[in-house]
Amino acid sequence: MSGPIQSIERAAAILRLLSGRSRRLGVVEMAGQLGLPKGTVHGILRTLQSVGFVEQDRDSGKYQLGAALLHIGSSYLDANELRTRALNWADALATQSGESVRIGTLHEKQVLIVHHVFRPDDSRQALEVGSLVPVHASALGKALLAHHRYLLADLGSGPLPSYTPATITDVKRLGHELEEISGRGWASEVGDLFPGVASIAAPIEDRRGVIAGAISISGPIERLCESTVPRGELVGYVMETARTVSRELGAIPW
Amino acid sequence: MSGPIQSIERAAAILRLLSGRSRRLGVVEMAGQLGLPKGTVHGILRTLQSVGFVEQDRDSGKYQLGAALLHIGSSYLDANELRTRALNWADALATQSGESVRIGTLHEKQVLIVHHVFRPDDSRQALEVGSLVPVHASALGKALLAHHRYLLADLGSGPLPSYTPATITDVKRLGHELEEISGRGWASEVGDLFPGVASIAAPIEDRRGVIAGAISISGPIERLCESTVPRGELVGYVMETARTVSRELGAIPW
DNA sequence: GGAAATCGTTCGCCAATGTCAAACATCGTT
DNA sequence: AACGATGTTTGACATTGGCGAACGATTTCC
Repeated sequence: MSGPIQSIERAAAILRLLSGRSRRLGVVEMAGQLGLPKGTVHGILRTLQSVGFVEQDRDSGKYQLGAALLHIGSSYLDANELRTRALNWADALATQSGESVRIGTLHEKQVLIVHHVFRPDDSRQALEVGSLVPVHASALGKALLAHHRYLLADLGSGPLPSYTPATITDVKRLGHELEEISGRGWASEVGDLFPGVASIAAPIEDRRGVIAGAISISGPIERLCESTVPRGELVGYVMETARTVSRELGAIPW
Repeated sequence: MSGPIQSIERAAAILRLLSGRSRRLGVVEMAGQLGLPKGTVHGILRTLQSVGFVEQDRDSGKYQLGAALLHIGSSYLDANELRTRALNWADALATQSGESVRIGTLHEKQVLIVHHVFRPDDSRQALEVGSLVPVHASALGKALLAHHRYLLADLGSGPLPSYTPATITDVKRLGHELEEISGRGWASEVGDLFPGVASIAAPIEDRRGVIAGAISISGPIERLCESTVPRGELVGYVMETARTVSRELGAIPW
């Protein structure tokens, strides 16, 4: 045995399908998308159901993700060293800046949010842990890309998806900004993803010197920026926190 | 093919192992616990790693859960009808009661938290979505058990695990309380799980008339109880919300 | 400091295992 | 009432993945 195990790969593909756009899918639908006979897909689904990774809607017969995955998935957070080490500092940064804080890692050419602290004051906000945000339209993403430049090529040659008029859609222009970012050590985004909201992010370094993640603050442009430039004071907070977490991870021994 | 697929079952067992107490496990360790040859376990791990469900620590060689699971796991929340339907009402209940709100479902003889609203006013609290709480020491658990009485037998015959001096450890006594609960339609817990904190819960009914989940509020005993009895006003809020959500799920057509 | 134990990893043979296509059952629709 | 679509089951085939032993690299223990 040398290659990966076929049935497990297929099971994973099914789970990934179910975690995509459409929450619920039928057997033939998945079989079609995966190019597999429906009997095969059904066998895998039956197994996934027996272990609780998938549930079947009794009325429609369609399948959806199972509860066991929620628990397993959130267990990942405990094992994630970046997150556990950064917990307290993220809180402190939220208090200091008065804005919401996010920590993210690269995952499949996107940014996976592994921690999220709400803005201190008020207001009910949706928890974003576990969600994916685009690399090219977020401060977190740019901070990460700047130190994993090889990924830029994987984003394709065509224009990048646009979310607001301010989104950078040109790969070349993004490349230039990444250059700047890696030079100065922080990234920002002003209305690139959601109109009216800005973010400031800084990369977090690993024990091995690799950029393992990034931390950011987000809020209304008026609060984060002086006209359209991020306030130096806030940039300082973010960078300082990132450096502290990096040290906590063993990146900077001195 | 009739039975479930072996390799997928084993892969699931490995993932469940990794989501348990010890975040990081080695190949032989897992092989021992599963009673499988280590070569076999390694093959499965290699596959799980290639699909991002598992990551390997470079230094120690041990394995831990992968980032892909966080995203998939949190996608479950979107597919969960109970949670999506209850979102707004949970917020309202938090505002109304001034306490933190939780929504849970039965999962493997425990209560899986699928939604968590922080207490409105203040104070940083840890998000508990995805975590499991014991059925016999939580209001959510009791509310659910009361309508799935058959589960009581599965809890074993010996004394139940104790978390505080107030925890109900006797299965028989728990049975009696469940009787009461199913009669009056709400459950409570006063310092059973954490000293000084109490909860009040009510069951949520399904379209098919099955109890699909429960909703609760939690807070300091002094705020939730009159001496040791839950305040009638708060009980009312919780029950009313549970009924509203049940109606939203299609349980009560009138 | 050397030997032995332990770890993660690889290999090749064998057959148990999972795959596939076709038949079945159960819907809802025409 | 016949059709088409779905999810489900079946059985034969050979591919696939399981097993146990051997490898190389660490670490532990005398």
